[in-house]
Amino acid sequence: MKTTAKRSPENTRQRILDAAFDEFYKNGFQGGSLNRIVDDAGTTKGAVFHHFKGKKDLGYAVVREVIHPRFKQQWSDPLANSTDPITDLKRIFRQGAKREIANGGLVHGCPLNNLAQEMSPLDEKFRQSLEKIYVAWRETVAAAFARGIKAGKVRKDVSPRKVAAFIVAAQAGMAGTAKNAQNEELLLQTGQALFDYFDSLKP
Amino acid sequence: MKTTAKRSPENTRQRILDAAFDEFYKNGFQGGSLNRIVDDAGTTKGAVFHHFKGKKDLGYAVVREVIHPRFKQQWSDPLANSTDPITDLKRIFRQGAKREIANGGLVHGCPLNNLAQEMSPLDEKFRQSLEKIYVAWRETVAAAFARGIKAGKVRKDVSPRKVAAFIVAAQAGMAGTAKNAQNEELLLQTGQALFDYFDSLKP
DNA sequence: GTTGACACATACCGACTGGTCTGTATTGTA
DNA sequence: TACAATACAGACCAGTCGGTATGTGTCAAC
Repeated sequence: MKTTAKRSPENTRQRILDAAFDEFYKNGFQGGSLNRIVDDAGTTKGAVFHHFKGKKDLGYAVVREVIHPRFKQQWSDPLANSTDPITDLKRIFRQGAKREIANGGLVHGCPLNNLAQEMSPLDEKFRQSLEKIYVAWRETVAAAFARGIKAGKVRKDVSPRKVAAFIVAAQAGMAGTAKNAQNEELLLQTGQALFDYFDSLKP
Repeated sequence: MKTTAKRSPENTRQRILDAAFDEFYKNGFQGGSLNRIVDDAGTTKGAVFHHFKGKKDLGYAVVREVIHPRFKQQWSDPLANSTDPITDLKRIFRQGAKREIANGGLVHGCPLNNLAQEMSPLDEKFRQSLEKIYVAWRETVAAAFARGIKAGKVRKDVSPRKVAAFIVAAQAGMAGTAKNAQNEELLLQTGQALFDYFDSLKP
């Protein structure tokens, strides 16, 4: 407290970012409180406004520096070089569902989807930041399907872009409805239906 | 103002309800302001707190008395007696998409989904109120598929409940991603993929 | 040792929040 | 006509909000 605690701006900034992510994740951006973020990060308003221009700027940073990397790592990267998207997507979804259930994901839903639903109509920069992630995701899935077609693992008449857009939408919706139902079983049900859909894309 | 303006509690209550729906729809529940609701409804705090116990109570009433009936009318009722869910769902979705695009639906998304994403983790009564609507929707779709199977319009090996859960989730997700992309085209793309999925359920 | 840029900490601000309180006009009832 | 219940209106409240202004300790360069 008194002990100078060693200056380390990068560290401080990261702690603020992490606390902000958590706060926004649980309470939404509008409902999220800077005071609580400050407390959780163990710092003060001064530090926050030193590192960020304001609440919105902090929000953008959370999207860019916390949500996007996490998302990329968990959903995009595992599909990056896939030539059999149906098999790989199933695996990724199973892992994702397990992870969501294990952590509080079933309660609080998908951080990306939450923020998008709340903020995209209210703030254009928010919308654009979040849309970047969606676009990247769709492109990853579409590219994997394109390779899958070439590799003979996917029917030739499927449109990678359409299918990718649909899968991304479906997954967002599945996380959302499962969260509202607070029902693990529902997530599994929709998951099975999604897998049936995947199978219908096989040659 | 001075002119007595004729007391009519039902009318006042309804005006508050409508204004509240609009405010919550556009700004979320947490971001929604009672003062703005009061202004828009052309009434005062006194009236609001006379008819409702507080902000939350007003929120529940909006779900029960505004969102639920609207939803039922637009999405459930048209499917109530269907024996050919694939054909009818396509029609309903086309209409819904057209309506969404025509009004600001593409900008603000689905009122049900919005509130659910924001409030279900924060308030159990909210969650339950909203879940009722989802359950009703899923049951309507499932029942239609069950009839469709009997009528020979749907493959016999499809599980009505799973498919219904998936369709509901997919639609919520589609509205959400389209809203974030602010892209009518994307809604059509996912729509086509959804229709392809529907077709895969035909006998 | 001095200086100046950085990295905070703290006190504080006006705006706005949901909610309460009191007063008053209107209404149904007897 | 009397009276209570209802239906508001409007001032007001404590608390919280995001944001600012100012002060202070740290640290590297000179």
